[in-house]
Amino acid sequence: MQNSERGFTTEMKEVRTRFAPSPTGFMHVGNLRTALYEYLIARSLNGKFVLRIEDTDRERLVPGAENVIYDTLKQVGMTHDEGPDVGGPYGPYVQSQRKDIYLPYAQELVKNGKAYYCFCTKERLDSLSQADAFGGYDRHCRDLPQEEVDKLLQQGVPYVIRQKMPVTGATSFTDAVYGEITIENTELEDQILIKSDGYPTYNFANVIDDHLMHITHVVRGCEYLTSTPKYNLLYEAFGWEVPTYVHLPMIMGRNEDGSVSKLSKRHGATGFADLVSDGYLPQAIINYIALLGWCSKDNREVFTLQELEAHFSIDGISKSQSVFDYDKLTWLNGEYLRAMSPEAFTSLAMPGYRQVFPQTELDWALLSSILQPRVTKLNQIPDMIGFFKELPAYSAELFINKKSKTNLENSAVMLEAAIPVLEQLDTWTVECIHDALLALPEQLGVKNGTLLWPVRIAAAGMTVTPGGAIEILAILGKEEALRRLRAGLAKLKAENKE
RNA sequence: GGCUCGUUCGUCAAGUGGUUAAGACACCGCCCUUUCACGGCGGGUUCACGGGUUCGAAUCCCGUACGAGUCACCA
Repeated sequence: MQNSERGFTTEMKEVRTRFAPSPTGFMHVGNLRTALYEYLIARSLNGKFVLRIEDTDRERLVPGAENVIYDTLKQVGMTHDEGPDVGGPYGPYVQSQRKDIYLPYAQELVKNGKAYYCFCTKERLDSLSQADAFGGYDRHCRDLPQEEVDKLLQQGVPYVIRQKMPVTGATSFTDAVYGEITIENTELEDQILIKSDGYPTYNFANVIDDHLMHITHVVRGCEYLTSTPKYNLLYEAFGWEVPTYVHLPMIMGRNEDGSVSKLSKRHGATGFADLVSDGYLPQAIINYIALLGWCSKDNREVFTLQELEAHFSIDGISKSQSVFDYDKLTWLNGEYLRAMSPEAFTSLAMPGYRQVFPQTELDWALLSSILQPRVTKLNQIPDMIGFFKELPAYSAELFINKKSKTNLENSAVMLEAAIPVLEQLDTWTVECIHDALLALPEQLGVKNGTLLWPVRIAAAGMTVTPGGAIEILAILGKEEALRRLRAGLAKLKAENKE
């Protein structure tokens, strides 16, 4: 190779990370965060981000599930430099298409005495684990005589290939997040490398592929922390360079009793697609999960993906698990919604609008102007605007409001004053309604709220509404607005008579 | 149970021997105001516990407790 000719190569090796999901058809936010950090490490270090599909578990294959992975990455804007769909120099990028690569490597290990054939039956293994709840494989086949092995192989007895772990000593490695980790070798089981169906196990395929794909930073959840020595022993057995490990703290969910456990369905939406259909924006989701377990040097919290690429660094990753906080995600989502252009907001909100008004045309821009500062999740929209379509049945009690100094009597007076003024309006716009209505309180000697409270109640039938009385009247249109006001007045009169 | 890791406000977190222990979300109060929201201002005995080391410890060491992970022909 050219490299050796240069003698001393001081140039930095290109950073390469990989996202290696299994196509299960579901993108858990924990997985997404792992992908995000892998992506950010690569981008922040001018490296490459590769996508590899790990489908070696043939029993759990979900057809078409790969698309969920592509769609998710696309929606959040994480682009991969290499992968099944875009190709690259180290393909194929789907493990099932690499099936034939692994066995020779395992056989090489067998030849070098680092691995061995194991012919144990499922039944024998099961009886083993029953005998001792926390036992492991008893290394029954580890020292089978060669001729015995050859015989069984020849007979076609099913086998697996297991890694031969050292029985004494300890294995240490340094993790970029957790520091130095040491595990006694006696803790390490002779793990299976090649399954009896000929496919490699996840652990084995991972090491082979990461090496073949020149991955420099192995980023994954910290559930792999204690099995990392097994990986390193494999790298060493092959004489390969061990990558930098970046283990990530777990994302937890809060249980009803206050305890925490690994984030799962019972805590709420945990899939990217679920969050999106709950009304969260992909950018907000990404921004939020970036913050779960990582903190910027300057403590900033709101970041676009591009900004994250510039700010991310491994030493900002935390060691301790964090609880997924839907409240904060919701807040962040609201920030994104508010930061949008009115047009962008309207087009995002339109499905919600159409859910309530499939045919009708409204002043969408005006509707958006009152909704945009208030919506924190897109799926709140239908509920928020339902009253425009149909006036809810409401109690006259709603007209009574201490702060606005309204009661059943003066509310009737206010509506009685407002209705004729509004009837005379030729142009039904926020501005005209505003001017017409706000001339009244002064004439009547009351504060604005005293007039506007009953108007809003009559127009909306609810105490809490997006927007004020004037906007609501404008959106309703003159005819419907006046109909509601008159109905409100009638209600008050009926009430006052009693 | 063995092993590994972790523990700063309810939550996310800054902090690397000397700070009045930041900030954000949530919560509460006030202001703004046409309700709500937005925005502004303010509020809360937060360093798990116990021992050390040190003039001085959230920061270093040891133990305890609690939490999590792991111990598959799953990934």
